[in-house]
Amino acid sequence: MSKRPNISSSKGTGILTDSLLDNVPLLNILGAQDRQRILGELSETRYGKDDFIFREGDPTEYFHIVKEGTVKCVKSTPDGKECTLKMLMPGDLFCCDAAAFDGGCHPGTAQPMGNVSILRMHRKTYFDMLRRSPDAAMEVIKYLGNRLNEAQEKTKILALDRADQRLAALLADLAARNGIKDAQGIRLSMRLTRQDMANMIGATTETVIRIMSRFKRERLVSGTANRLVILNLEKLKAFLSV
Amino acid sequence: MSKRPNISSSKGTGILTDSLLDNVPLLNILGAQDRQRILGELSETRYGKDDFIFREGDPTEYFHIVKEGTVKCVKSTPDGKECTLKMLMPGDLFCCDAAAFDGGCHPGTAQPMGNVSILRMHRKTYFDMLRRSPDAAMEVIKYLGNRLNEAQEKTKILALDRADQRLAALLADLAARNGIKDAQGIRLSMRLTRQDMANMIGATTETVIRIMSRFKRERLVSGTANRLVILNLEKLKAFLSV
DNA sequence: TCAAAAACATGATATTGGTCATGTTTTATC
DNA sequence: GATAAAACATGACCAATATCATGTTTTTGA
Repeated sequence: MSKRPNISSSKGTGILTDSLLDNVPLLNILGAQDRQRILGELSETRYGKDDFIFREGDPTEYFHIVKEGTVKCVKSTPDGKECTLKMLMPGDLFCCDAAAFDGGCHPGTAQPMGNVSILRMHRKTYFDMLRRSPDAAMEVIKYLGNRLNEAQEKTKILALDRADQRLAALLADLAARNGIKDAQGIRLSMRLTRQDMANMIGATTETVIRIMSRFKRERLVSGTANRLVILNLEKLKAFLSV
Repeated sequence: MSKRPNISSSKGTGILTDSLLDNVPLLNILGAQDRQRILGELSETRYGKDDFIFREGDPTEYFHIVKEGTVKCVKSTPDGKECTLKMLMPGDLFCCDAAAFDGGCHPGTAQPMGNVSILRMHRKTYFDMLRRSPDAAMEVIKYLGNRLNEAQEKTKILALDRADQRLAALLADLAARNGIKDAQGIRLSMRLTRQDMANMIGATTETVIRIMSRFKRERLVSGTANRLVILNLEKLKAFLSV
């Protein structure tokens, strides 16, 4: 079940200076010298679809940044039910949180949704950086605050909305974050099965399939996993509770 | 509907040095001088049950600390449905988050659950403090990380568990955080109606009443809002999914 | 202490969404 | 391009929970 990752660490090489890192505010905010030093402390690892970056219960030793690809954060129950908490995109930070402080354990699993490239830094280095640079600390506070707000909005939707509303909210959110406008509508840039969506909205795969079939009949969406298109974002948003 | 608060600001008086502030890590971590200066910048306000500390959509100007009492963070829909995201207890921080950064708006409402006393500091002062003191910044990062983990655990429960499991999880959590051991069991220290519980677990009041009736029959809990006692925490925990 | 309001309780019924079963279509892989 | 696996689809049925209605008990406040 758990394949080992394709490790291709590039610590100390020139690879990390490439343009993919230009959209990481946490790194950009550092002075030139600090930035260079920190880049030297980051190591890069590539993972594939069936790897785990870490699993629920593993010790938290590193702070991570998504460089390329999409990573999902999931929690699961002993009987195999799964819930996807968040999809992390390039530039997203993870494990900046408290679990990393007291040598605790990961509260969830981080799993690639395809080929990804992850940068990581030892917690000690990370905490050093935060202590040295008030700008970096403020950036992390800002990032965590946004994550908390997102999580609370999700809580509200789970607590108060019906499955079709939750799905509409998910699709609208993905369209805004990861949508690429094309001739027919807004195409989602990542592969996303009905199962994936079900895990994100707290419903079963069958329920999502039924709702998607309805949305398709109503010309709100089209396509399946590899090519999902939002045809009518406005009408989709009319489902939302607020 | 919205009464004005009972303002009794005590900025600059000796009141803020009282022992209630000894359990606020963010303040304790500061050096003696800084601490004194920051205490001078905090103002205290008292609110009653029907006041609002702030409401969804209000501009975020202040950072807050709960000094006394319990505050609930809620979000609501236009049609009057409500969901309680978090109960804040003495020592808890709020609005340390990103909304406060760019002069944005509060994503939810903060409402006292009885008489409370709240300290607040202007965002400018708060950000100054964080920039000056790496320890304070680390404390806030730690706090936000914990809040994020809590929120994600709540998401998982909402997404995967039945109403009786969600209620059991809530009661177990409250027993651990706010329980006072007494002869019969663990008494919860705050008033908590079936309605309050319903808003916390994403269910209706009737559903919570029915489940509580069942839990009562099974001798897991006893009492109502003003005196809620957990009689058998172990058996209650046996309901949880993990 | 008395009245009004809030909280608690329970039944009947409707709705939503889960479960299980079965079949088709699409995608991935050799 | 054949074949296996994954994803998508749909129906029948059932369980969980919402909704609505009505009544009792407890709490609050004048």
